[in-house]
Amino acid sequence: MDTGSAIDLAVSTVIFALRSNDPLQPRGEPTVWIPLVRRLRAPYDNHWALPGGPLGADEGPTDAARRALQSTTGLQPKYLEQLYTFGDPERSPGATRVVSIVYWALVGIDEVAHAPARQNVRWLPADDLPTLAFDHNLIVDYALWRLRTKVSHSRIAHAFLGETFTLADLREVHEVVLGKRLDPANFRRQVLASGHVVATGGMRTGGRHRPARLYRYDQSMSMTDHGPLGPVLLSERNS
Amino acid sequence: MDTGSAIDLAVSTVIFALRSNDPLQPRGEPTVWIPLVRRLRAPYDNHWALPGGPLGADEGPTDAARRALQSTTGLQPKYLEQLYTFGDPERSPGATRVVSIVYWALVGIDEVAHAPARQNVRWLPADDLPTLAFDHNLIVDYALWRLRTKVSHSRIAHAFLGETFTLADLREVHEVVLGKRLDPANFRRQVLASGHVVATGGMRTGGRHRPARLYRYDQSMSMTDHGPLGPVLLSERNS
DNA sequence: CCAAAAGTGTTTCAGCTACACCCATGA
DNA sequence: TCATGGGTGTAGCTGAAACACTTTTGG
Repeated sequence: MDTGSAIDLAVSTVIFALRSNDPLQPRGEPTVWIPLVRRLRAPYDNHWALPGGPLGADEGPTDAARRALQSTTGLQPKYLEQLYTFGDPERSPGATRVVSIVYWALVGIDEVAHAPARQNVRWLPADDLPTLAFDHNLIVDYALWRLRTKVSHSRIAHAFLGETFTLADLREVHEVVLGKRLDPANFRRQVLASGHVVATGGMRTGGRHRPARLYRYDQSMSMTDHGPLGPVLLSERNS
Repeated sequence: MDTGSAIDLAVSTVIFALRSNDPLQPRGEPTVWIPLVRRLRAPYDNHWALPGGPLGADEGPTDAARRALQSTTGLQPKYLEQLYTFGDPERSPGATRVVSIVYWALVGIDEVAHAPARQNVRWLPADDLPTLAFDHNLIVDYALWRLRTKVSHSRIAHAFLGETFTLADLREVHEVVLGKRLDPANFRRQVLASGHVVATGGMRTGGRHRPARLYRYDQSMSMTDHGPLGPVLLSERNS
């Protein structure tokens, strides 16, 4: 029974990446940034909004989220997970009612630098945004909260990094996301004890100090969370 | 731009309650049960399915979930939270494509007993279900997993109980949900230390043993999780 | 040699587990 | 008085936090 509902169904994605605050100094303290797209029509004409669009007729929501990510950043997500579905009638005032299935994603720091700049897309710091379209400020805040809780008791922080990384890199990701300093010695022990990370044998030299061992993530699981469907969450469930 | 999408949007609810296995012996070991409704049309004619229905044009998803709960059990939920949105194109084979926003809920054990029996509604044990309609077995399994993880590191178990309860009652809920025995002494200390529970001053006598103190939940927060919207999650976030 | 970060060792403390023990009631 | 569960006390283990200390590089 198709009721011919008057409700539009859309998918949006909150995309997180780490970027240095000062573009002239790529080695500076990074913070969390997200890409937004400029709206070109009412309501909220000219406001920034989360990337997304209507759910295609033969497309799953996860595919739609990945498509939104691709079209705004040109990147593949290192991590992708459904966040929440927003459907209150009042959330799109004056317009057709829209129910949004929202995802959140992580992309690697080095890939962002090489991605081509897109028209009407701008990266902004996630914790200091202007007023966005619709309820998107609320959505970003919720996604940020989810990112922080997930980083604190799961092991996804490496999704912000490239293929290999030092433990100092990984610790910096945690520090930036959680907003506090972590003891290098204890952080090292916890990460190594978790077994999620494997030494490559390589070293990173160049600092005026002892070289650091390089690690890579133990890729026994892909980094897309298919929710209750895929095998990924199954391994998440057991952890 | 209303695309006049051909996708139906529905809301379903996984409703959990504790029931004794043996209806003749209400004091027996309870287990987790859920109410299901019998489908009266294809596809999956005559199969059991989660209660729910299409999202009303002027109705928020949470209201729709509460409505599904009301119409099948006649009850108010003690706890209600969005679970996940299922939208893969293949999940309703041969029928109009349906995207389902699924909620999960807890209702009190004593209220269920007094609720009127409804036509085409039956309570079944959650961990031993027959083949349900659509992907509803998967959804129930996911909701069960979420219930267990939430019970282990949040304080919602009391939502299965009535207004007042003994710590043994509360411990039994944990034991049934988690499927393992808990040390009474340690459980008591952890619950009391959490501060979420307050002694009423009353006692429950009648057992052939020392009377037990009665407690009630510290109602500083309502037990509906409005996701990122309401004040509830804010307090949840800080815990 | 010095500064700085990598990496190791060790003490301390909080929280949880296990379990011994006493208390109050019904039969 | 005995069986039963309510309720308290406490020793021991484990893991995290804090921090002293050694190692290895660049300048």
